[in-house]
Amino acid sequence: MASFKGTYVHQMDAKARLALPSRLRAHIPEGGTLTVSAENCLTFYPAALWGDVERELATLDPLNPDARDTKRQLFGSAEDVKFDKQGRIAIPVHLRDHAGLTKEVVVMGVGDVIELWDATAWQQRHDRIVADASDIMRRARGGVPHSP
Amino acid sequence: MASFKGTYVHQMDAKARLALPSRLRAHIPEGGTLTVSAENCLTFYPAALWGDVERELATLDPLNPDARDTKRQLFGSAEDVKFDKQGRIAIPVHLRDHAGLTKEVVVMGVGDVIELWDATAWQQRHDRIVADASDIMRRARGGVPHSP
DNA sequence: TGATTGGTGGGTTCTTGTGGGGAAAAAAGG
DNA sequence: CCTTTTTTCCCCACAAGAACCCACCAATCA
Repeated sequence: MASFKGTYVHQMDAKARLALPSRLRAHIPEGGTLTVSAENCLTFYPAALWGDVERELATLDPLNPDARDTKRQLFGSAEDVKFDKQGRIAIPVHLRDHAGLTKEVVVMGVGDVIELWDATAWQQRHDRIVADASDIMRRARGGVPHSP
Repeated sequence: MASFKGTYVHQMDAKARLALPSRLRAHIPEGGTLTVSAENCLTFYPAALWGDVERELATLDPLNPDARDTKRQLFGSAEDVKFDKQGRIAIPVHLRDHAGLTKEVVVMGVGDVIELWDATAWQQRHDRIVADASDIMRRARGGVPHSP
């Protein structure tokens, strides 16, 4: 199973279409599912991996109100996306809003998923990551919660 | 097995007709059953799944008053719905009232069911979910009851 | 340098959501 | 039991949006 790597800057056009880099697209000809991330960006799951997410959600207790809200949040903001003949995906409005996408979009391979960032938003986050790199990577292992 | 996802805002017309998004409708050409949810919204079960709900309810203890009320609530307000040739369903009055549907209706795919919300009611709930997202998702796993 | 691939833009067609009018069916009333 | 009223369903029509197709340009590679 090939993993996604690399950072690309692509233009989202007036019709909210975005071309994924062919390097990344090569692994996922059938498309996948796009949804919101915990940060202000979007996460693209290849079809196979989204199936895992669904199976996970299916184990939640339907009688638990919090479980229902969780499913609403995750399913409600997800959308299946396919590629057009030019290898582009159409980004739904509510997802565009969540990530604040305007024109310049950073497309990033992050292991088993692909993330979409607004270019300037990513720039700011990237600066922070670089500044605190050693701290961040140390905490990444421990799972220690941190304040934003 | 394809699951329902995505959030759509549709208009219910003066005849109480509501068009389901074609993306969702595609999976359920035969229609299904509409009934009240625990929250102030409506839940649409595809025909195949409603059978499971019935079997599930049948297993409830007839000596438990809460179980009896649950069956009254779900069976009593359930209605079979079919699509007209434009892909719309007619929403019965008592269901409309329960969810407070007026004109703007949020149609949401939530895994194996579809939920219908009044637009403003959903807006409020969504804000709450987003604000408490991490708490909600933690409790969703644990099954810990919570106070509204 | 010629050819091919990959990203971007624009035009055109088709689908889909929405509203309204009219026929058929069902319900209500005498 | 027949008539009247209401409801339900079907059809048509329009407009906004999505998907499709074609064309250009820039970069890469043989």
